[in-house]
Amino acid sequence: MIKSGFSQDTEKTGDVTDIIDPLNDAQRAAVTAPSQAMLVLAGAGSGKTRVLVHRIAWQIKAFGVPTHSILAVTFTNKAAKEMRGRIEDLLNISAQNLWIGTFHGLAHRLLRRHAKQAKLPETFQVMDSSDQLRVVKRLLQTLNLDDSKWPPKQVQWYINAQKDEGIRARHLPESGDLYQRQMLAVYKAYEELCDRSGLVDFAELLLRAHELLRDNPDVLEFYQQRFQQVHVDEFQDTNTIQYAWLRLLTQGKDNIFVVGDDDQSIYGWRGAKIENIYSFQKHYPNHQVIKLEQNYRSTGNILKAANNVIANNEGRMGKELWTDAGDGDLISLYTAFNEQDEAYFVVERIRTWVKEGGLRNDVAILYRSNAQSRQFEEKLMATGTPYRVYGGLRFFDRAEIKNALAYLRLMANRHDDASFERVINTPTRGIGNKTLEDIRTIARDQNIALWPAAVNLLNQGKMTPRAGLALSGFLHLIQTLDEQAAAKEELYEKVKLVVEKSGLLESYQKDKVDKGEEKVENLEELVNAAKLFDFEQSNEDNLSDLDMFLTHAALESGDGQAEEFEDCVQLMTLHSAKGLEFKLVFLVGMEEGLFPSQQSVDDAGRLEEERRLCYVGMTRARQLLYISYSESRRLYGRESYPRPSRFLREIPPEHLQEIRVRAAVTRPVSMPARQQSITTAIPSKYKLGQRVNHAKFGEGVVLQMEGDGAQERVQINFKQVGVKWLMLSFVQLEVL
DNA sequence: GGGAGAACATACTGG
DNA sequence: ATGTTCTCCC
Repeated sequence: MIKSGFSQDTEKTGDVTDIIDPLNDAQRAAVTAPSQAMLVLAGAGSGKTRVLVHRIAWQIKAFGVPTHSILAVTFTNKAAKEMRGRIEDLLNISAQNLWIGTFHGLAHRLLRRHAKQAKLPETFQVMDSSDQLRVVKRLLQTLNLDDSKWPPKQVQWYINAQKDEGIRARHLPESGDLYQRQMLAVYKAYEELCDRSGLVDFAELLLRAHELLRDNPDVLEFYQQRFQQVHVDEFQDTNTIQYAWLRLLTQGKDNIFVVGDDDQSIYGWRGAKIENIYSFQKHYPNHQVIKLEQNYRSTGNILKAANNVIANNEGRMGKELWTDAGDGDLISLYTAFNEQDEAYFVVERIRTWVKEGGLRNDVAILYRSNAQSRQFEEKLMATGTPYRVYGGLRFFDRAEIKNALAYLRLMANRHDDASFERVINTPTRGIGNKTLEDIRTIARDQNIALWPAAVNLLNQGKMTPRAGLALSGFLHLIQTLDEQAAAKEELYEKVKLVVEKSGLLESYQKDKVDKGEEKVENLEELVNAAKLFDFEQSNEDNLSDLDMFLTHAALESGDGQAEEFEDCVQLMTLHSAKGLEFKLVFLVGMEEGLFPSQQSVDDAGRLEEERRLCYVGMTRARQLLYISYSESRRLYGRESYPRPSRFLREIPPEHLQEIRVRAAVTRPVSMPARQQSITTAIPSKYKLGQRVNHAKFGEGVVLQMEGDGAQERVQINFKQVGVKWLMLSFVQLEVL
């Protein structure tokens, strides 16, 4: 028997062959290691999740560790869900009692359970970042700060950055330059406002959960004893406060099992510290390190190319992925004329893939930023190819949904100023700026929340009859909704009540211009979501259905589109692709300024993070990887002619094949072809300014030309149909 | 006080 | 290019 530090509640150790047999040596060593600090350095596709899942299953089955004694932390809800599912499948049990969740989700759970010790009102509500931004904007106005000099986004970023490091306003020095003093003042005011309103932002969840454990020895001890093993996924992406939280929980027992890959750390911009991996080795001197380097996902070509790219980073812990699968196909590189052409190419390839029997679910289009998805969506839609966009505007982020939720929140907590501001005049009910300003003044002067301030204003009796009536109407509406909702048994009935009686539904039904119909549908979908909402997950916390639902909305903003079961192409950012894999991957927009992004090119550290992102993207592909960039791109309303991404040059040519038929076949990737073609003489029968006639478009004037041979194109300004690019090999033009 | 259109700012990633 | 705030007029 392998010696273990687990306490054994039971002698019945089950059959563990299912758990052990499918593993390779390194994986098995990690899974069966004794309970001590463990650092598993797992390269992309090396079976990271598998190790975690089997490790947890191993403890349950081999040692009878009760499920409620196991904690597993992930970064995304998707990862948490998947892990839970896989454990259930492997053990054929219900893993309901397992504490598996995101840092934010688990922190929230702790805070709900121990609201009092965390110095929070029982009714506290979670704000997402757009809520937070609104609050900051409001605050800057109150403090009379010019928001061109103090951009709200920057203030928000400052506050979150402090919290990520565990720094409260009171920890910051009063002295300092104007910028620091001002930021400190805002931070202080922000803390006060949140405390008064019972609002908690994302960073606050983590910070406060840490403080809860740190300052309440009884609470800390309870959880230290409860959790026999703490598992952490994507450890390289933990920030300072998350790591501090983990250390508190595992203090003295060193029962921490972390899995990570320094080459896949891509969240530095929200406070993640790769250094935590190095610190781990110092803080847990008796730790064991296991490296997983065998890749089971990608072909040799993809893997070698990715290895070469990431090798350009400095200070890596050193890992070289290998595979015993064959080399597979070369990576394909496509150079597009413009973003339209790029999208066209990608979609055509996908259609071919599907025609040849491939599944759309196995295909992903990965891009650096969400804004890039549109081109692809349009082309996919035009060809009737089902697709699904991850990220972007998600269900619970939609304005109409947030409005409805704000009603529910205000009903649950009258002191929620953010929600109060949101719905007081939504839909419009005759409460204008004047009234709102008066309420804010009272709130500020008496240091109370907006709701009681509104009550006070009304009681003063100084309002005009019309305004007074509107305000009391609103207060009564909330009061009545609250009472009626309390009488309803089911959650969805409460949601339905609010949607229908708040006036939201009615106002959207009337709205014909601004996608009112879609908003009505979304509100109906919200009621539906409430009906389907699964309460089991957090049943052991004595939360009301409504609180759970609201939390769910804040913490998991939901997917943008439904129809998960349909076979469809996946579109997402590189960030959200982490942890996933696809047979066919398109890595698009590989251009300087886009990827790596403009903001990162001057900073060595950020550039390395971009490179890791590129590494993450490439290693998503199992069989086929297509990389594309465009020679011209319309971005933010301006045409630009970007150079190919530097990362392309880091891929050894022997793993690449160029798809586009070009005049200069061996043109090095680093040479911007576009600039050449505009400056060189054009060997063509058309000249700039030449008047031509087209069978369909009529008469026009040649504006620009580029490419040669089969790739030659001209831009023509037609009298009737405007400016168009035409491929000369496809059209017949008559010279006039 | 409400609504429409102009002027204006802002453009990366996410729990 | 797009979303948000501002301004004007009823």
